[in-house]
Amino acid sequence: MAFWLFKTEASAWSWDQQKTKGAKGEPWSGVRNHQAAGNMKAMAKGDLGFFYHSGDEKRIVGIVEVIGTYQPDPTDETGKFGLVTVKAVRDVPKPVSLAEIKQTPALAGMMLVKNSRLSVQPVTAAEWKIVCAMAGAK
DNA sequence: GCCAACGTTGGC
DNA sequence: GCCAACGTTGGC
Repeated sequence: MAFWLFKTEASAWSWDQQKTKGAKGEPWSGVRNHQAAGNMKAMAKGDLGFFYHSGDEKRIVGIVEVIGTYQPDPTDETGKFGLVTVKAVRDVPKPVSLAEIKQTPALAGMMLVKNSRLSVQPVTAAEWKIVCAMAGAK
């Protein structure tokens, strides 16, 4: 099983909206970056990801699960990009902010720190464990 | 509101 | 195929 991080502006697609979709989940459409698309291509059902709000909040607010693997994104006219479907698993008891992540030496290698612009990022098992501990999630 | 980082576009 | 110009993203 692999771990990921999904980044979104709360004004565009928020954690609250994601949660209202429940077990049905929601297609993660709109990605127009090959690196991000490549990451989604590598996802398998059952993979877990952090749900990160960029912009004002800049923090991890929830955990999602991949329930549908890579398929063409109907909102992409060029047909080049695809999407995966994710469902909300749960809130994290204590959201982890970007500032906290930056203050944690063991997380200095996270893509969130290295390349904040990448919208879908891989997370290592070690990073996942540390962030979950900080978030009060197991 | 500014600016750095990055990706994309288009002229050559 | 290179590279300058431009647009977008996102942190500060």
